Amino acid sequence: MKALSRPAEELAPRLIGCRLVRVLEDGTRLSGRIVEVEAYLGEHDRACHTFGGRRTPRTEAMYARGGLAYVYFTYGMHWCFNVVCGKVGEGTAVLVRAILPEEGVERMRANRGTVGRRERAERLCAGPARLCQALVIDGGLNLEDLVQGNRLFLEAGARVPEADLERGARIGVEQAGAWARTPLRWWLRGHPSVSRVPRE
DNA sequence: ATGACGATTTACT
DNA sequence: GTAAATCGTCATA
Repeated sequence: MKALSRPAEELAPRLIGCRLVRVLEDGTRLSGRIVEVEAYLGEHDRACHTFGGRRTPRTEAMYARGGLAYVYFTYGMHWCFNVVCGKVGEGTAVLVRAILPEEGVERMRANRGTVGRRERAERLCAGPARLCQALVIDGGLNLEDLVQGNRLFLEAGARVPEADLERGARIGVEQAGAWARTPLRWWLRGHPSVSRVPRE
């Protein structure tokens, strides 16, 4: 996996189809195919954590070099995982919103606390916080090197034809005015692991 | 020190 | 469809 330093708008659609791999302390391998992402463009993007050049302990990771992880905590209970991209200091990243689980499905169910409920595999990682819960991604993986690292990394996947992608507004950024409507979300058309599908 | 607010999820009416 | 959960982060003072 190289070329993670490209602009977020370019990287985001290319990440779809890539495999995200998490290796736990005990060696267990959890993985899945990325099916949904969102691009956050930096200081001019009102919906972005680095809007206005905001530099705080939390956002510092977004200014790092492409290919590192930006993991942040929100709503008092959820973690979200991003791939930092662009040039150093740009403050851009791609939020990974959903993956199709491949390896370690039972362990993911356990992590999600849905063993008894038998939550269907396709929905275990259908959402940015679900994905982090299932893969045990938390602040300890902030700034992890997604290319050289061995706890959390990306693997190239089969090319996904542009025609198989859909594009639309990002989720949960209603307060961002025009930026809320800018189509910076990409997902695999009709895929069962996508977090939400827009109404007709 | 304080208060408002989340790049969400879940349960419930 | 609506509401609650839950607390770190950040702006303000």
